[in-house]
Amino acid sequence: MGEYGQFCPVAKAAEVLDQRWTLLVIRELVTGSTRFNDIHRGVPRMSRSLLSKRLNSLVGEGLVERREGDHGPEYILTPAGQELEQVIEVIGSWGIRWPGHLSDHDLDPALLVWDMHRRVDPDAIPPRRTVLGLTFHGVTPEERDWWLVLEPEAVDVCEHDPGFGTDLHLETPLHTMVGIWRGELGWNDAVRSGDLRFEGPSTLRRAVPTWFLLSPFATVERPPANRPDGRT
Amino acid sequence: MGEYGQFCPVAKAAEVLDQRWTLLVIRELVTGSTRFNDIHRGVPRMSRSLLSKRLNSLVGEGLVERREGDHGPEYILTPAGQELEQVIEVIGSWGIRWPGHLSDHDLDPALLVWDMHRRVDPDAIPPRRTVLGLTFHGVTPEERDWWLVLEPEAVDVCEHDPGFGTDLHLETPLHTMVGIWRGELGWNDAVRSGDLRFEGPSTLRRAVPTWFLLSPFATVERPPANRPDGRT
DNA sequence: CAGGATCCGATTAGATACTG
DNA sequence: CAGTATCTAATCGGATCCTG
Repeated sequence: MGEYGQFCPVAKAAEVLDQRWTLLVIRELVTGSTRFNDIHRGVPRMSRSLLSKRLNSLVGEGLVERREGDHGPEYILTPAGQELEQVIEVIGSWGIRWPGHLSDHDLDPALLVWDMHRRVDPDAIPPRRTVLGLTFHGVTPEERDWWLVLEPEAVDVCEHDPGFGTDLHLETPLHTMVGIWRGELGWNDAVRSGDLRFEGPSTLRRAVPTWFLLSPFATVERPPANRPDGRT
Repeated sequence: MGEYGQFCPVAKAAEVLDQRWTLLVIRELVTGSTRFNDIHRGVPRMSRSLLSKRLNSLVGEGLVERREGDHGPEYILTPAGQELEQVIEVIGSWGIRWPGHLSDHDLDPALLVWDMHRRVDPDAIPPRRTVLGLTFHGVTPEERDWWLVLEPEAVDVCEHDPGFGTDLHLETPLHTMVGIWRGELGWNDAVRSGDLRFEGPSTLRRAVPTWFLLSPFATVERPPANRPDGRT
Protein backbone atom coordinates (compact mmCIF):
# COMPACT_ATOMS: atom_id res chain seq x y z
CA MET A 1 0.00 0.00 0.00
CA GLY A 2 0.98 3.50 0.39
CA GLU A 3 0.82 6.75 -1.32
CA TYR A 4 -1.27 7.99 -4.15
CA GLY A 5 0.79 10.96 -5.26
CA GLN A 6 -2.17 13.31 -5.16
CA PHE A 7 -2.68 16.56 -3.32
CA CYS A 8 -6.40 15.86 -3.12
CA PRO A 9 -7.58 15.69 0.50
CA VAL A 10 -9.52 12.54 -0.22
CA ALA A 11 -6.33 10.88 -1.38
CA LYS A 12 -4.35 12.07 1.61
CA ALA A 13 -7.00 10.77 3.96
CA ALA A 14 -7.23 7.50 2.09
CA GLU A 15 -3.52 6.92 2.47
CA VAL A 16 -4.19 6.62 6.17
CA LEU A 17 -7.63 5.05 6.26
CA ASP A 18 -7.28 2.65 3.36
CA GLN A 19 -5.08 0.24 5.18
CA ARG A 20 -6.70 -3.05 5.94
CA TRP A 21 -8.23 -3.11 9.45
CA THR A 22 -7.40 0.52 10.14
CA LEU A 23 -10.96 1.73 9.91
CA LEU A 24 -12.10 -0.94 12.32
CA VAL A 25 -9.37 -0.13 14.79
CA ILE A 26 -10.46 3.46 14.67
CA ARG A 27 -14.03 2.37 15.19
CA GLU A 28 -12.92 0.64 18.38
CA LEU A 29 -11.11 3.71 19.60
CA VAL A 30 -14.04 5.94 18.77
CA THR A 31 -16.25 3.53 20.68
CA GLY A 32 -14.13 4.14 23.69
CA SER A 33 -11.74 1.22 24.03
CA THR A 34 -8.30 2.26 25.14
CA ARG A 35 -6.54 -0.93 26.21
CA PHE A 36 -4.80 -3.25 23.79
CA ASN A 37 -6.81 -6.30 24.69
CA ASP A 38 -10.09 -4.43 24.67
CA ILE A 39 -9.37 -3.07 21.25
CA HIS A 40 -8.47 -6.53 20.11
CA ARG A 41 -11.75 -7.97 21.31
CA GLY A 42 -13.42 -5.67 18.84
CA VAL A 43 -11.29 -7.01 15.99
CA PRO A 44 -10.71 -10.58 17.09
CA ARG A 45 -9.81 -11.86 13.65
CA MET A 46 -6.98 -9.40 13.34
CA SER A 47 -3.66 -10.80 14.46
CA ARG A 48 -2.27 -9.17 17.54
CA SER A 49 0.97 -8.38 15.82
CA LEU A 50 -0.83 -6.56 13.06
CA LEU A 51 -2.92 -4.65 15.56
CA SER A 52 0.24 -3.58 17.28
CA LYS A 53 1.69 -2.44 14.00
CA ARG A 54 -1.42 -0.48 13.08
CA LEU A 55 -1.57 1.23 16.44
CA ASN A 56 2.03 2.28 16.04
CA SER A 57 1.27 3.67 12.62
CA LEU A 58 -1.67 5.60 13.97
CA VAL A 59 0.54 7.06 16.66
CA GLY A 60 3.08 8.03 14.02
CA GLU A 61 0.39 9.69 11.95
CA GLY A 62 -0.79 11.69 14.92
CA LEU A 63 -4.22 10.14 15.23
CA VAL A 64 -3.55 8.27 18.44
CA GLU A 65 -1.53 8.94 21.51
CA ARG A 66 -0.04 6.15 23.54
CA ARG A 67 0.02 6.81 27.26
CA GLU A 68 1.42 4.84 30.12
CA GLY A 69 -1.60 4.58 32.35
CA ASP A 70 -1.68 3.29 35.89
CA HIS A 71 -2.86 -0.09 34.74
CA GLY A 72 -0.76 -0.29 31.59
CA PRO A 73 -0.58 1.37 28.21
CA GLU A 74 -3.57 3.23 26.89
CA TYR A 75 -4.36 4.36 23.38
CA ILE A 76 -6.24 7.61 23.15
CA LEU A 77 -7.45 9.46 20.10
CA THR A 78 -5.86 12.82 19.47
CA PRO A 79 -8.07 15.67 18.24
CA ALA A 80 -7.30 14.56 14.69
CA GLY A 81 -8.37 11.05 15.57
CA GLN A 82 -11.48 12.17 17.37
CA GLU A 83 -12.73 13.86 14.27
CA LEU A 84 -12.78 10.52 12.54
CA GLU A 85 -15.93 9.81 14.48
CA GLN A 86 -17.75 11.65 11.72
CA VAL A 87 -16.16 9.38 9.17
CA ILE A 88 -17.10 6.23 11.05
CA GLU A 89 -20.63 7.49 11.40
CA VAL A 90 -21.12 8.21 7.74
CA ILE A 91 -19.45 5.03 6.59
CA GLY A 92 -21.44 2.93 9.01
CA SER A 93 -24.68 4.58 8.00
CA TRP A 94 -23.92 3.78 4.41
CA GLY A 95 -22.77 0.31 5.36
CA ILE A 96 -26.03 -0.66 6.96
CA ARG A 97 -28.13 0.67 4.12
CA TRP A 98 -26.42 -0.73 1.08
CA PRO A 99 -24.00 -3.60 1.10
CA GLY A 100 -25.53 -6.97 0.38
CA HIS A 101 -26.71 -9.20 3.11
CA LEU A 102 -24.52 -10.89 5.63
CA SER A 103 -22.89 -14.21 5.02
CA ASP A 104 -22.67 -16.79 7.76
CA HIS A 105 -19.03 -15.94 8.04
CA ASP A 106 -19.95 -12.43 9.10
CA LEU A 107 -21.92 -13.62 12.08
CA ASP A 108 -19.43 -13.76 14.89
CA PRO A 109 -21.09 -14.48 18.23
CA ALA A 110 -18.07 -13.36 20.25
CA LEU A 111 -18.25 -10.02 18.58
CA LEU A 112 -21.99 -9.76 19.09
CA VAL A 113 -21.75 -10.47 22.79
CA TRP A 114 -18.86 -8.05 23.15
CA ASP A 115 -20.94 -5.44 21.37
CA MET A 116 -23.95 -6.15 23.57
CA HIS A 117 -21.87 -5.78 26.70
CA ARG A 118 -20.96 -2.25 25.83
CA ARG A 119 -24.38 -1.14 24.73
CA VAL A 120 -26.15 -1.88 27.97
CA ASP A 121 -28.22 0.94 29.35
CA PRO A 122 -27.18 1.14 33.01
CA ASP A 123 -30.37 2.96 33.91
CA ALA A 124 -32.58 0.28 32.42
CA ILE A 125 -31.16 -2.88 33.93
CA PRO A 126 -32.18 -4.10 37.37
CA PRO A 127 -30.34 -2.39 40.22
CA ARG A 128 -28.83 -5.63 41.44
CA ARG A 129 -26.69 -8.12 39.64
CA THR A 130 -28.53 -9.95 36.89
CA VAL A 131 -27.15 -12.84 34.88
CA LEU A 132 -28.43 -13.22 31.34
CA GLY A 133 -27.62 -16.49 29.66
CA LEU A 134 -27.48 -16.66 25.87
CA THR A 135 -27.63 -19.70 23.64
CA PHE A 136 -27.15 -19.31 19.92
CA HIS A 137 -28.12 -21.80 17.25
CA GLY A 138 -26.26 -22.30 14.05
CA VAL A 139 -22.80 -21.96 15.52
CA THR A 140 -20.06 -24.26 16.68
CA PRO A 141 -20.47 -25.84 20.12
CA GLU A 142 -17.82 -23.61 21.66
CA GLU A 143 -19.64 -20.52 20.46
CA ARG A 144 -23.06 -21.63 21.64
CA ASP A 145 -23.29 -20.42 25.19
CA TRP A 146 -22.54 -17.05 26.71
CA TRP A 147 -23.34 -15.17 29.85
CA LEU A 148 -23.69 -11.47 30.46
CA VAL A 149 -23.34 -10.35 34.04
CA LEU A 150 -25.20 -7.08 34.27
CA GLU A 151 -24.56 -4.63 37.02
CA PRO A 152 -25.20 -0.88 36.90
CA GLU A 153 -21.49 -0.22 37.42
CA ALA A 154 -20.08 -2.79 35.04
CA VAL A 155 -21.04 -5.47 32.56
CA ASP A 156 -19.02 -8.64 32.08
CA VAL A 157 -18.94 -11.17 29.30
CA CYS A 158 -18.35 -14.80 30.16
CA GLU A 159 -17.75 -17.75 27.92
CA HIS A 160 -18.42 -20.07 30.83
CA ASP A 161 -21.15 -20.13 33.41
CA PRO A 162 -20.06 -17.61 36.03
CA GLY A 163 -21.60 -19.90 38.61
CA PHE A 164 -23.93 -17.72 40.58
CA GLY A 165 -27.15 -18.63 38.85
CA THR A 166 -28.83 -17.45 35.67
CA ASP A 167 -31.73 -15.08 36.12
CA LEU A 168 -32.94 -15.16 32.56
CA HIS A 169 -32.08 -17.25 29.58
CA LEU A 170 -32.38 -16.38 25.91
CA GLU A 171 -32.18 -18.82 23.03
CA THR A 172 -32.21 -17.94 19.35
CA PRO A 173 -30.50 -18.50 16.03
CA LEU A 174 -27.49 -16.25 15.81
CA HIS A 175 -28.70 -14.53 12.69
CA THR A 176 -31.91 -13.54 14.43
CA MET A 177 -30.05 -11.90 17.27
CA VAL A 178 -27.81 -10.12 14.79
CA GLY A 179 -30.89 -8.96 12.92
CA ILE A 180 -32.30 -7.50 16.10
CA TRP A 181 -28.97 -5.91 16.85
CA ARG A 182 -28.84 -4.24 13.46
CA GLY A 183 -32.40 -3.01 13.77
CA GLU A 184 -33.72 -5.23 11.03
CA LEU A 185 -36.37 -6.76 13.21
CA GLY A 186 -37.78 -6.12 16.64
CA TRP A 187 -37.50 -8.25 19.75
CA ASN A 188 -41.19 -8.90 19.68
CA ASP A 189 -41.17 -9.94 16.06
CA ALA A 190 -38.57 -12.53 16.89
CA VAL A 191 -40.52 -13.79 19.86
CA ARG A 192 -43.77 -13.96 17.95
CA SER A 193 -42.22 -15.85 15.07
CA GLY A 194 -40.90 -18.34 17.56
CA ASP A 195 -37.29 -17.72 16.60
CA LEU A 196 -36.41 -16.27 19.97
CA ARG A 197 -37.31 -17.84 23.27
CA PHE A 198 -36.87 -16.60 26.80
CA GLU A 199 -36.81 -18.65 29.94
CA GLY A 200 -37.28 -16.87 33.22
CA PRO A 201 -39.58 -14.54 35.12
CA SER A 202 -41.91 -12.62 32.85
CA THR A 203 -40.98 -9.29 34.41
CA LEU A 204 -37.41 -9.80 33.29
CA ARG A 205 -38.48 -11.16 29.90
CA ARG A 206 -40.48 -8.07 29.19
CA ALA A 207 -37.70 -5.79 30.35
CA VAL A 208 -34.88 -7.19 28.25
CA PRO A 209 -35.58 -5.12 25.14
CA THR A 210 -35.01 -2.00 27.18
CA TRP A 211 -31.67 -3.16 28.54
CA PHE A 212 -29.78 -3.00 25.27
CA LEU A 213 -29.27 0.04 23.12
CA LEU A 214 -28.56 -2.07 20.03
CA SER A 215 -26.10 -1.15 17.34
CA PRO A 216 -25.45 2.57 16.92
CA PHE A 217 -26.60 2.10 13.34
CA ALA A 218 -29.79 0.24 14.17
CA THR A 219 -31.87 3.38 13.82
CA VAL A 220 -30.51 4.43 10.46
CA GLU A 221 -33.34 4.63 7.99
CA ARG A 222 -33.20 1.98 5.28
CA PRO A 223 -33.74 2.50 1.59
CA PRO A 224 -37.24 1.56 0.42
CA ALA A 225 -35.98 -1.39 -1.58
CA ASN A 226 -32.30 -1.91 -1.79
CA ARG A 227 -32.42 -5.48 -2.88
CA PRO A 228 -33.30 -6.64 -6.37
CA ASP A 229 -34.71 -9.80 -4.80
CA GLY A 230 -36.97 -7.73 -2.62
CA ARG A 231 -35.58 -8.84 0.68
CA THR A 232 -35.37 -6.34 3.46
CA MET B 1 -7.67 -8.01 1.02
CA GLY B 2 -11.16 -9.08 1.46
CA GLU B 3 -13.54 -9.80 4.16
CA TYR B 4 -13.50 -8.99 7.82
CA GLY B 5 -15.97 -11.52 9.11
CA GLN B 6 -17.96 -8.92 11.00
CA PHE B 7 -21.61 -8.00 10.84
CA CYS B 8 -20.74 -4.42 11.79
CA PRO B 9 -21.84 -1.98 9.08
CA VAL B 10 -18.51 -0.23 9.23
CA ALA B 11 -16.79 -3.49 8.43
CA LYS B 12 -19.17 -4.30 5.60
CA ALA B 13 -18.63 -0.88 4.08
CA ALA B 14 -14.90 -1.12 4.57
CA GLU B 15 -14.78 -4.36 2.64
CA VAL B 16 -15.83 -2.36 -0.37
CA LEU B 17 -14.16 0.98 0.23
CA ASP B 18 -10.89 -0.23 1.68
CA GLN B 19 -9.50 -1.43 -1.59
CA ARG B 20 -6.64 0.59 -2.86
CA TRP B 21 -7.75 3.32 -5.31
CA THR B 22 -11.44 2.55 -4.85
CA LEU B 23 -12.18 5.68 -2.87
CA LEU B 24 -10.51 7.81 -5.50
CA VAL B 25 -12.39 6.16 -8.32
CA ILE B 26 -15.60 6.87 -6.48
CA ARG B 27 -14.49 10.44 -6.00
CA GLU B 28 -14.15 10.72 -9.76
CA LEU B 29 -17.59 9.27 -10.33
CA VAL B 30 -19.11 11.53 -7.71
CA THR B 31 -17.42 14.45 -9.40
CA GLY B 32 -19.27 13.56 -12.54
CA SER B 33 -16.87 11.69 -14.80
CA THR B 34 -18.50 8.83 -16.63
CA ARG B 35 -16.08 7.83 -19.38
CA PHE B 36 -13.18 5.49 -18.82
CA ASN B 37 -10.55 7.92 -19.97
CA ASP B 38 -12.02 10.82 -18.05
CA ILE B 39 -12.06 8.78 -14.89
CA HIS B 40 -8.51 7.77 -15.54
CA ARG B 41 -7.36 11.36 -15.88
CA GLY B 42 -8.44 11.82 -12.29
CA VAL B 43 -6.31 8.88 -11.15
CA PRO B 44 -3.46 9.02 -13.65
CA ARG B 45 -1.08 7.00 -11.52
CA MET B 46 -3.46 4.08 -11.42
CA SER B 47 -2.85 1.53 -14.11
CA ARG B 48 -5.60 1.27 -16.66
CA SER B 49 -5.97 -2.43 -16.11
CA LEU B 50 -6.48 -1.93 -12.41
CA LEU B 51 -9.00 0.81 -13.05
CA SER B 52 -10.87 -1.57 -15.29
CA LYS B 53 -10.82 -4.21 -12.61
CA ARG B 54 -12.05 -1.83 -9.94
CA LEU B 55 -14.87 -0.56 -12.11
CA ASN B 56 -15.98 -4.11 -12.71
CA SER B 57 -15.93 -4.78 -8.99
CA LEU B 58 -18.00 -1.70 -8.33
CA VAL B 59 -20.51 -2.84 -10.91
CA GLY B 60 -20.63 -6.24 -9.24
CA GLU B 61 -21.19 -4.65 -5.85
CA GLY B 62 -24.05 -2.59 -7.19
CA LEU B 63 -22.47 0.80 -6.77
CA VAL B 64 -21.96 1.50 -10.43
CA GLU B 65 -23.90 0.75 -13.56
CA ARG B 66 -22.17 0.31 -16.88
CA ARG B 67 -24.14 1.59 -19.82
CA GLU B 68 -23.48 1.50 -23.51
CA GLY B 69 -23.84 5.14 -24.40
CA ASP B 70 -23.93 6.62 -27.86
CA HIS B 71 -20.28 7.50 -27.69
CA GLY B 72 -19.11 4.41 -25.87
CA PRO B 73 -19.40 2.88 -22.42
CA GLU B 74 -20.42 5.04 -19.50
CA TYR B 75 -20.11 4.39 -15.79
CA ILE B 76 -22.90 5.80 -13.70
CA LEU B 77 -23.39 5.66 -9.97
CA THR B 78 -26.39 3.71 -8.75
CA PRO B 79 -28.39 5.08 -5.83
CA ALA B 80 -26.09 3.14 -3.51
CA GLY B 81 -23.09 4.71 -5.17
CA GLN B 82 -24.55 8.18 -5.14
CA GLU B 83 -24.87 8.07 -1.39
CA LEU B 84 -21.14 7.70 -1.16
CA GLU B 85 -20.94 11.39 -1.91
CA GLN B 86 -21.48 11.92 1.81
CA VAL B 87 -18.57 9.66 2.55
CA ILE B 88 -16.28 11.45 0.11
CA GLU B 89 -17.28 14.76 1.59
CA VAL B 90 -16.57 13.80 5.16
CA ILE B 91 -13.33 12.05 4.34
CA GLY B 92 -12.11 14.94 2.23
CA SER B 93 -13.01 17.43 4.92
CA TRP B 94 -11.00 15.45 7.39
CA GLY B 95 -8.24 15.00 4.86
CA ILE B 96 -7.68 18.67 4.34
CA ARG B 97 -7.67 19.47 8.02
CA TRP B 98 -5.39 16.84 9.46
CA PRO B 99 -2.95 14.81 7.45
CA GLY B 100 0.58 16.20 7.40
CA HIS B 101 1.74 18.47 4.71
CA LEU B 102 2.17 17.51 1.12
CA SER B 103 5.34 16.00 -0.20
CA ASP B 104 6.68 17.01 -3.57
CA HIS B 105 5.52 13.69 -4.85
CA ASP B 106 1.94 14.68 -4.10
CA LEU B 107 2.11 17.71 -6.34
CA ASP B 108 1.00 16.46 -9.70
CA PRO B 109 0.58 19.30 -12.19
CA ALA B 110 -1.44 17.20 -14.62
CA LEU B 111 -3.92 16.50 -11.89
CA LEU B 112 -4.04 20.13 -10.83
CA VAL B 113 -4.77 21.35 -14.32
CA TRP B 114 -7.36 18.64 -14.82
CA ASP B 115 -8.96 19.71 -11.57
CA MET B 116 -8.87 23.36 -12.57
CA HIS B 117 -10.54 22.60 -15.87
CA ARG B 118 -13.56 21.19 -14.19
CA ARG B 119 -13.91 23.85 -11.55
CA VAL B 120 -14.26 26.76 -13.91
CA ASP B 121 -17.20 29.00 -13.28
CA PRO B 122 -18.83 29.40 -16.70
CA ASP B 123 -20.60 32.56 -15.59
CA ALA B 124 -17.39 34.22 -14.50
CA ILE B 125 -15.13 33.69 -17.48
CA PRO B 126 -15.18 36.03 -20.46
CA PRO B 127 -17.95 35.27 -22.95
CA ARG B 128 -15.53 34.56 -25.75
CA ARG B 129 -12.74 32.09 -25.96
CA THR B 130 -9.86 32.88 -23.61
CA VAL B 131 -6.56 31.06 -23.48
CA LEU B 132 -4.81 30.93 -20.13
CA GLY B 133 -1.22 29.78 -20.20
CA LEU B 134 0.32 28.25 -17.11
CA THR B 135 3.96 27.75 -16.26
CA PHE B 136 4.93 25.88 -13.13
CA HIS B 137 8.29 25.94 -11.43
CA GLY B 138 9.77 23.06 -9.56
CA VAL B 139 8.66 20.40 -12.00
CA THR B 140 10.15 18.47 -14.87
CA PRO B 141 10.38 20.28 -18.21
CA GLU B 142 7.52 18.24 -19.68
CA GLU B 143 5.24 19.26 -16.85
CA ARG B 144 6.12 22.93 -16.99
CA ASP B 145 3.71 24.39 -19.48
CA TRP B 146 -0.02 24.01 -19.81
CA TRP B 147 -2.87 25.82 -21.47
CA LEU B 148 -6.47 26.10 -20.49
CA VAL B 149 -8.86 27.05 -23.26
CA LEU B 150 -11.83 28.63 -21.57
CA GLU B 151 -15.16 28.91 -23.24
CA PRO B 152 -18.52 29.18 -21.51
CA GLU B 153 -19.63 25.92 -23.08
CA ALA B 154 -16.49 23.89 -22.53
CA VAL B 155 -13.01 24.03 -21.06
CA ASP B 156 -10.07 22.21 -22.58
CA VAL B 157 -6.71 21.26 -21.17
CA CYS B 158 -3.70 21.29 -23.47
CA GLU B 159 -0.19 20.11 -22.89
CA HIS B 160 0.94 21.99 -25.96
CA ASP B 161 0.26 25.49 -27.15
CA PRO B 162 -3.13 25.27 -28.85
CA GLY B 163 -1.84 27.82 -31.33
CA PHE B 164 -4.41 30.55 -31.33
CA GLY B 165 -2.66 32.94 -29.00
CA THR B 166 -2.44 33.21 -25.23
CA ASP B 167 -4.59 35.90 -23.65
CA LEU B 168 -3.11 35.68 -20.20
CA HIS B 169 -0.14 33.91 -18.75
CA LEU B 170 0.42 32.75 -15.21
CA GLU B 171 3.74 31.66 -13.73
CA THR B 172 4.26 30.25 -10.25
CA PRO B 173 5.85 27.44 -8.28
CA LEU B 174 3.62 24.42 -8.41
CA HIS B 175 3.27 24.26 -4.66
CA THR B 176 1.97 27.81 -4.57
CA MET B 177 -0.73 27.04 -7.07
CA VAL B 178 -1.66 23.91 -5.15
CA GLY B 179 -1.80 25.99 -1.98
CA ILE B 180 -4.21 28.39 -3.62
CA TRP B 181 -6.22 25.47 -4.91
CA ARG B 182 -6.53 23.98 -1.46
CA GLY B 183 -7.51 27.29 0.06
CA GLU B 184 -4.34 27.64 2.07
CA LEU B 185 -3.50 31.01 0.64
CA GLY B 186 -5.24 33.57 -1.50
CA TRP B 187 -4.44 34.61 -5.05
CA ASN B 188 -3.53 38.05 -3.85
CA ASP B 189 -1.24 36.73 -1.15
CA ALA B 190 0.66 34.82 -3.79
CA VAL B 191 0.88 37.83 -6.06
CA ARG B 192 2.01 40.13 -3.27
CA SER B 193 4.70 37.74 -2.10
CA GLY B 194 5.99 37.63 -5.64
CA ASP B 195 5.47 33.89 -5.96
CA LEU B 196 2.82 34.25 -8.60
CA ARG B 197 3.13 36.44 -11.64
CA PHE B 198 0.66 37.27 -14.36
CA GLU B 199 1.41 38.55 -17.81
CA GLY B 200 -1.41 40.07 -19.76
CA PRO B 201 -4.11 42.73 -19.64
CA SER B 202 -4.85 43.90 -16.13
CA THR B 203 -8.58 43.40 -16.58
CA LEU B 204 -7.98 39.71 -17.14
CA ARG B 205 -5.42 39.53 -14.38
CA ARG B 206 -7.85 40.89 -11.89
CA ALA B 207 -10.60 38.60 -13.09
CA VAL B 208 -8.75 35.30 -12.86
CA PRO B 209 -9.48 34.64 -9.18
CA THR B 210 -13.18 34.65 -9.99
CA TRP B 211 -12.86 32.15 -12.82
CA PHE B 212 -11.94 29.17 -10.68
CA LEU B 213 -14.03 27.68 -7.91
CA LEU B 214 -10.98 26.00 -6.35
CA SER B 215 -11.04 22.66 -4.63
CA PRO B 216 -14.38 21.64 -3.14
CA PHE B 217 -12.54 21.42 0.15
CA ALA B 218 -10.86 24.81 -0.06
CA THR B 219 -13.48 26.37 2.20
CA VAL B 220 -13.30 23.77 4.95
CA GLU B 221 -12.34 25.44 8.16
CA ARG B 222 -8.90 24.50 9.43
CA PRO B 223 -7.95 23.57 12.96
CA PRO B 224 -6.37 26.43 14.90
CA ALA B 225 -2.98 24.74 15.00
CA ASN B 226 -2.75 21.28 13.68
CA ARG B 227 0.98 21.20 13.28
CA PRO B 228 3.42 20.75 16.12
CA ASP B 229 5.89 22.83 14.13
CA GLY B 230 3.37 25.62 13.93
CA ARG B 231 3.06 25.69 10.19
CA THR B 232 -0.30 26.37 8.69
C1' DC C 1 -11.17 5.19 -27.17
C1' DA C 2 -11.76 1.23 -24.01
C1' DG C 3 -10.15 -2.09 -22.25
C1' DG C 4 -8.14 -7.54 -21.53
C1' DA C 5 -4.14 -10.65 -20.71
C1' DT C 6 0.06 -11.75 -18.78
C1' DC C 7 4.02 -11.73 -15.99
C1' DC C 8 6.77 -10.64 -12.29
C1' DG C 9 8.40 -8.23 -8.20
C1' DA C 10 7.11 -6.18 -3.90
C1' DT C 11 4.22 -6.16 0.01
C1' DT C 12 1.58 -7.85 3.29
C1' DA C 13 -0.94 -10.26 6.38
C1' DG C 14 -1.38 -14.38 8.98
C1' DA C 15 0.55 -17.96 11.85
C1' DT C 16 3.60 -19.13 15.26
C1' DA C 17 6.58 -18.60 18.81
C1' DC C 18 8.76 -15.84 22.21
C1' DT C 19 9.47 -11.89 25.93
C1' DG C 20 8.96 -8.80 30.03
C1' DC D 1 -1.49 -8.24 30.12
C1' DA D 2 0.89 -6.28 26.21
C1' DG D 3 3.18 -6.80 22.99
C1' DT D 4 7.69 -8.13 19.47
C1' DA D 5 10.16 -11.10 16.13
C1' DT D 6 10.38 -14.00 12.38
C1' DC D 7 8.97 -16.59 8.56
C1' DT D 8 6.31 -17.82 4.69
C1' DA D 9 2.54 -18.08 1.44
C1' DA D 10 -0.47 -15.46 -0.84
C1' DT D 11 -1.86 -11.50 -3.22
C1' DC D 12 -1.76 -7.47 -5.13
C1' DG D 13 -0.49 -3.93 -8.12
C1' DG D 14 2.35 -2.08 -11.78
C1' DA D 15 4.36 -2.46 -16.18
C1' DT D 16 4.02 -4.06 -20.59
C1' DC D 17 1.90 -5.60 -24.51
C1' DC D 18 -2.04 -6.68 -26.95
C1' DT D 19 -7.03 -6.29 -29.08
C1' DG D 20 -11.33 -4.56 -31.37
